[in-house]
Order: sequence, then C-alpha cells, then structure tokens
Amino acid sequence: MARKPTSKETARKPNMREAILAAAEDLFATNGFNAVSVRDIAHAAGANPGSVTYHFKTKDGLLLEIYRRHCGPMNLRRSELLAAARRVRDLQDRLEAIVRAYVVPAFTSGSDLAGGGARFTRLRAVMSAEGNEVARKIIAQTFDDTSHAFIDAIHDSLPHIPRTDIVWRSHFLLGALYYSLVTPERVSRLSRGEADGSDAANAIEQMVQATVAAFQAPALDQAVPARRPTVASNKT
Amino acid sequence: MARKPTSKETARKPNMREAILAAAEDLFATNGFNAVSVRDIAHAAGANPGSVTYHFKTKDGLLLEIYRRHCGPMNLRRSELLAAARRVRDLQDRLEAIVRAYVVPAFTSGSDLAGGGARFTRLRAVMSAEGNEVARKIIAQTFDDTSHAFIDAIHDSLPHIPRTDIVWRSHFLLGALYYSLVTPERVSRLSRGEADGSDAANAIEQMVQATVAAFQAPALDQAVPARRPTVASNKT
DNA sequence: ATGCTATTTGTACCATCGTACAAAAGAACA
DNA sequence: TGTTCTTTTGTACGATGGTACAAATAGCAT
Repeated sequence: MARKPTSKETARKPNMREAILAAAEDLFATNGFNAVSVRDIAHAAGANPGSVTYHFKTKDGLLLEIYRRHCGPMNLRRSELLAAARRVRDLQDRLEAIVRAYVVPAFTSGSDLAGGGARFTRLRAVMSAEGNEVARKIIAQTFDDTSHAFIDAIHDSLPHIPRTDIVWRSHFLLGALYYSLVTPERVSRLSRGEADGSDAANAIEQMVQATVAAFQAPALDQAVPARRPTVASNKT
Repeated sequence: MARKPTSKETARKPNMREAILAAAEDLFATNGFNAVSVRDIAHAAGANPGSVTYHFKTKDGLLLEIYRRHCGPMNLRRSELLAAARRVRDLQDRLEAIVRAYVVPAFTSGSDLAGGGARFTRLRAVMSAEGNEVARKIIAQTFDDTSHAFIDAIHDSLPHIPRTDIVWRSHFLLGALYYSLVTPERVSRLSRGEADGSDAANAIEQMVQATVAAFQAPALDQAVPARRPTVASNKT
C-alpha cells in the first residue's frame, strides 16, 4: 500500500501497521477471533480503531494479513529443515530429524520475531478450533503441500507402516503441538510444578521423543487381532 | 428450577430445555462460544430467545449447565474403565487398557446420547482453545483428579519413566484427542480419502496404538545425550 | 513555505448482542 | 371451571460490535 520507501518506510517511527498486526496476533491467539473486537486490538496497539480499517479494510482482512505474514517464512524454514533431514542416512535418526523439522519451526519463528512462531502456531490452533472460515481456506491451500511432504518423508523412513497410519499419527502430532501451545499451564499443574509447560525447548524434546516412538509403533492391521466392530475400511 | 415432577417433568412433550441444551452444545462445539448468539441457539432449538434466559439465566449459565450435564457421567465411566484396566495383569496390556479407558469415553458418551461424548469433548476442546473462563474453572476442578488418576495408573505400569514425562505424553494424548474431534476432515483430506477422520472406532484404534507406543518411549534424560541449551530443570 | 500523499483521528451509523420483563399460553389440581 | 404455577412469547433497552467517512495531521519533494 505504500509507494515511497525512501529508506525509511518500514522503519517509520512506531509503525502502526506492525503494532496492530502484533496486537491482533496476540489477542486472537489468546482469546479467539470473535472474542476480540477491533477496538480491543486498536487499544492494545495504541492505535485508533479507524486505523485498523485503513490498513486492513476489515477484521477478516487483518486475520488474512497475519497469515500471509507468517505462512511463507514458516513453510520455507520447514522445507529447508525437511530437506536436510531427508539427507540423514540412519533411518532412526532421519525420522527424528524429520519430526524435529516439523516441530521446531512451530515453536520458534524462522523469520523475524522471537516467539513469533509459537504465537502464530497458537493462533492457528485457536482458529482451527473455532472453525474460522478465513483460516480454514488459507490453511488447506498453504499447509497441505508441506504436510504431504512431511508425511511422504516419514513414510520413506518407515516403509512398512501404511500411509494411512502415518497420516493419523502426524495428525496426532499436530494436535499435541497445538494443545501444548494453547494450554501449557496444564502441564505445569498436572506435574505439580515439576515441569514447565511454557518451556519451549523442553516441550520440543518431549514431543519429539514421544512422537518418534508413536510413528514407530506397529501398523494397526497386524496389531489388533479382533476387537472393534465397524472398521473394515482402511488398508493399504 | 421445576417443582412438580409428577412423573412427567422430565418427559414433557418436546422438552424445550433439553432442545436448547443440545442445540447450544452443538453450536458451541462447532463455532466456539462467542461466535454463537443466544438467538442462534434459540432458533436452532425451535425456541424463543427469552426461553433461554428463563431456563439458564445467562449465556454463561447455559454453558455451565452443559458441563454439569456431562462431567459427572463421563468421569464416572472413565473411573470404572480405569479401575477395570488397573486389574489387567500383563503390563503391556494394562497400559493399553488404561489408554483405552481414557480415550473411549471421550468419543462415545457413557450416559445418554449416541455421539454425545464426542460432541462434548469437542466442546471442551474449543472452549479450551478460546480460553473460556467458565470452562477453565470447571475443567480444572472436575478433570484434574481423573487426570491424576490416569497419570498415576500409567506411571504404575511404566515405573522406569519419570512422572514428568508421563504428564507430557498424556498431555499430547489429550491434544491429539481434541484435535481429532475438531478437524476430522483433515485426516480424510491428507490421506486422500483412504481414511475417514470421522470414523470414531478407527480414530480410537489409531490413537490407542500410537499413544501406547509414545508412552513406552524411553525417558528423555537417557535419550538425548547433549543438544539443547536451556533445559537443566526437569528430573525425578 | 507549499503542495501532495499517506496516515491517523474522531465520530457516527446501523446491526446485533445479552438480557430483562410483561403478557400470553399451558398444565395441574381443587 | 377457576386458580395457581410453570413455561413460552414478544418486545424492548442499553451496550457493543464492524465499518464508513470526513476532517485533521504528518512526512517529504519541490
């Protein structure tokens, strides 16, 4: 929207646009989309409500811009890490590297801000829970490619597991990831203070460790001899 | 609120109160708390907006009543299943039984309605993501006991794993559970139609299989020789 | 300084929200 | 049938929501 980047433009004084984006990201990620008003965002950013309309036209537009801002860098970083992980020779190590390549960028942003990755991932978690339309569209068309790439990579390192099972398990991984960012205090509470749910480094290690084992679990078909009544479908 | 249960009371004709509860549960679980208006709920239930106020006083009161309705039966069923699971001799089988005791009631209600358990669990997932205050309070004081019971039971069957690790892994399980109920279509999409994310029986088996393996993963301490910079804290 | 453009402010409109409340309708029992 | 209590309806009020828009302001090139 700006025309004259005469060496400042991005580094204007307090840069309202960025402040609004950051405030919105924070509020949306914490309280959900509908619970936060444009006025709340403006107030948190030290801006005027009208300013939000000026920069992003609508509230949806603001959310859209947040996604645009993060999706590219995050997927890029994931792709890089995935490519590196695929080059690991040992299959066990490779699997761990792949999982790490998936998890790490979700906790720590690959581009600008410090905890930006975690904040944005939490935002995605919340939007997904709320069934937000804007988010749903972007997510499907932006992350599915990356998700498939990861699933394929994992499948390559675990050829004896049906792809369907890997899809389920990677789905569980994303759920665990989301939930860890949404309710970290629950971990602290249930561990009676022995663990800090907000400690990203620790969360990552725990998640990688558990997830690698989950992926390595035997496939479903050969594991459950006879029990459930309705399945009958999934196979490979 | 009713005074004369002359053998009907609960089984009145279309029972508005129940219809409102069901509609609210459904809408909240799908769209979140703030996105749904009292008028939406009334409309979906075929009731009058004022009727909601009459029965539940406030919108928060309505949510509260939904929780009250489900928490008891669900925890009861979980306790029963957990008690049965603890009696399993073989440690491997016992662990699986415990996980199943945790997962199954979340997908299928223990009391009345068919998919009620899944619907309520999804509702909890969404409320947790939105940071809903009413839900947060009830959850902590209603589910933490059960959660501790499960964690202890799992710890008993895996004595060599530090309790902290088990807390993390059970947290991941709940995240996976929530996410599977919130976005089942993602599983169908990523598996290119080979799996049905909405198939509860299949989801349960996949989740149990993966989670048991995750719990059985080696403890973190002995697994990560030297890597991260900040941890230093958790130990047992 | 002067004009030009990008931004910020202030305000106002209209829709919708949660909730209150009086009136109507129904149900149960004398 | 009339009385009483419960439930449902209809409507209204005040607050807050998203968004539009004119006026004010600030930066920059000339």
